[in-house]
Amino acid sequence: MAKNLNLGYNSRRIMASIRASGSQSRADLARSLGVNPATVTRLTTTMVGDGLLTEKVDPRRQGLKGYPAKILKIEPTGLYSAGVYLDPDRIRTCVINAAGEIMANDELALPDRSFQSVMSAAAKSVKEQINDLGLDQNRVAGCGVSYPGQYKEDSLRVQRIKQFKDWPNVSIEQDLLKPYFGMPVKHTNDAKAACLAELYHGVCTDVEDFCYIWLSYGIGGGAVVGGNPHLGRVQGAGEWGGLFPKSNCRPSGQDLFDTLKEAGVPIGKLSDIGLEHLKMPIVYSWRERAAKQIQWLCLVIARTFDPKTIVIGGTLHPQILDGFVDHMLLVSVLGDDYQHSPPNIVRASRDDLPELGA
Amino acid sequence: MAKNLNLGYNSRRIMASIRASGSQSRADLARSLGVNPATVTRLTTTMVGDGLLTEKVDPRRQGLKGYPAKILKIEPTGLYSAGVYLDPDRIRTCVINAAGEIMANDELALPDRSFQSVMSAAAKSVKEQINDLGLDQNRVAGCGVSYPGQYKEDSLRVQRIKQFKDWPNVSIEQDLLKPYFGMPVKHTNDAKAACLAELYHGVCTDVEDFCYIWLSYGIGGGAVVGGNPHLGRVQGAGEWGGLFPKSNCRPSGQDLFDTLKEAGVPIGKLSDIGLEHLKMPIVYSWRERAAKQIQWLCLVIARTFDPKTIVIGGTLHPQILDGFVDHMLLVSVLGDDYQHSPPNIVRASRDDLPELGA
DNA sequence: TTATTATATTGCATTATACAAATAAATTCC
DNA sequence: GGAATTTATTTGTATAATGCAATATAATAA
Repeated sequence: MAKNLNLGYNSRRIMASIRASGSQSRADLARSLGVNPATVTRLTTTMVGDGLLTEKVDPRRQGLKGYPAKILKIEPTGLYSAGVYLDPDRIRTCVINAAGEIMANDELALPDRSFQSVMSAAAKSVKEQINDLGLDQNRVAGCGVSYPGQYKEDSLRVQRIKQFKDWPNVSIEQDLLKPYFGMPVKHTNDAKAACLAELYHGVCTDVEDFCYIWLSYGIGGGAVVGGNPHLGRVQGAGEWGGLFPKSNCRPSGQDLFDTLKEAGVPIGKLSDIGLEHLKMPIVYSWRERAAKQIQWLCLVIARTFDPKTIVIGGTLHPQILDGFVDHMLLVSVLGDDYQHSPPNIVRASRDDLPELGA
Repeated sequence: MAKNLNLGYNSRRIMASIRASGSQSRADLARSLGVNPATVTRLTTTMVGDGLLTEKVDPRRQGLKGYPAKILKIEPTGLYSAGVYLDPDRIRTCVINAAGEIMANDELALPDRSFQSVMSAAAKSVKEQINDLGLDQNRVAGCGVSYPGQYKEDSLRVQRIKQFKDWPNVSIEQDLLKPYFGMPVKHTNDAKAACLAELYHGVCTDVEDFCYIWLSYGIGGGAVVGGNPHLGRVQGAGEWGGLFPKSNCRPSGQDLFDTLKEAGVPIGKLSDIGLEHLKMPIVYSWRERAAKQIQWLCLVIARTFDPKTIVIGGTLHPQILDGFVDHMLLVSVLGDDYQHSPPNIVRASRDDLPELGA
């Protein structure tokens, strides 16, 4: 068993449906996916055999007529994936199971900033974790690599931030990364990765259309349309930062960083911001202004993408992000002549570590 | 033959590929769709047999080695669809063939404004056209119905403009329209319909991701993501009008209408605007201001959807719309700190009659 | 004439799936 | 308690879609 874990079209849909809507019986799956129950039976029996799913009795069907449904849940140990997050200052790696639980994680300093060293170190860390956990290699679906940065014009290459300037242009086509990790690798920028983390394991597992606002040093984000990430012509879809001219004040971490510096309270890096900073009047007024800007951004998103949900997350201090969400709940986000209720605006649940699935 | 013209997944992809990229050989199709040549052969032989496709010899392959390719083109007479556009003042209907050519069209006055009368009249007109053309009923794939208006909150119902106030709420679920037409009916608002017209038969047949700016009395539009229309939570995706508060000046036909009225040059309806109006200073300055607003809208679209193309169309005077497009080509649309070239901005080719395909 | 080449077609096996019938395990009615 | 009812699941069978491999076709090149 477990020789070939590649899933067909409907098997993937079954996994997606269980991930999105929770454990279900075969009959429920057949109804919601619009396929014959027999099909679900046949697909799920092999999936149970492969250890991707497990059966348990349905507690809710006590006392009802009819054959008691056996409901299917995802077996956390059935499939694992690895995640790597690269920062100018450190490498963070993790291994998660099919339920999105972190099985192991690690944080290491950069050996140096060369592409080769960083990738070797990251791959070594991932391999060690897989080894230490005693995982079967072919239960590891793949590895997601994410890093700050935006995409350049000459398509599919990544514009690295200045610290990683001399990296080769990582192209999706000529997968440079696979040799390092020895498994399928996907890579995106940090914001898009966080977006996917919410889709697969976070607050948006059951949301087909949502937008993510990622606030870190810069302002990024992403959009999921019909359950799939929408990248756009130059991978620039959902890069909301472009809506705030860099010359002006903008609700970015860098802007807060600079604001503090000007006020005579320099900090080394964003994560140095603590409760003592949050109390300062300068930070308070920054948060007020930024909240209004985020509010405007939500309005623009609502009137362009019209998503079901807008998610706010990032590496800014959690209280600042929470404050933005609270602000949106208090004010009338969408302005006067908007006929509809606003989309849900929620806090990201998995912005601690942007990792991807497969 | 032609008993069951329902196409499977790959047959649809073949049709889509030929529509999008033009006539191709079976081998080309197999390569571009990533399927086995044998599959293409089998599917296309039945499609040729059903009269959906025709074969012709490839003129470009003269003088090359190898079996000369037989290239497949869409047979215009293979499939027809009908379109209905409802206006407060008139009903416009048409029948188009598979190549998007208008086979017949008609314009009639509204008998009265009741839902039943309007739909009966429209359906009668469509049926007459199909009869007059002598078309086989089961070569008519369906009918698209479009009308001005936006969508209301209580999902999938349409907020009619005030002239159609007492219509029943048309729901996509409980297809109210099918009984009138006796064939599958799809309905959307005018802007979304125009958007689809460009996708199927206009300037965007080969574009996966584009946005449409529809300028009529109001400001509407739509977005196509991955070759499919993206509607959004409340069918509000791409309703750009929401970005321009109604209390302010906005680049809508109604705004121009009111501007002319204030200037002492009242017109009865938008289509009354002629060359003599375009020459007036008041119109000139309106166009200048509106062009800047459209420019800003293009910027917002580029930085949210990041589409390959932005299409501008509508029922405003063609010279005004042309002027907007020309303006975008002259100015740097995207502002300072945008790293990429702007998306293509083009004029709609099929905004004369918003009709849908199936 | 023969070799080469690209396209198209056919035979065969595999897979995905629907439909229908059978089976299983619970409740409800008598 | 036993039969009827109900719902979920499974199995048998047929069909459609598709890939692979081999073959046929029609052109050019040597």
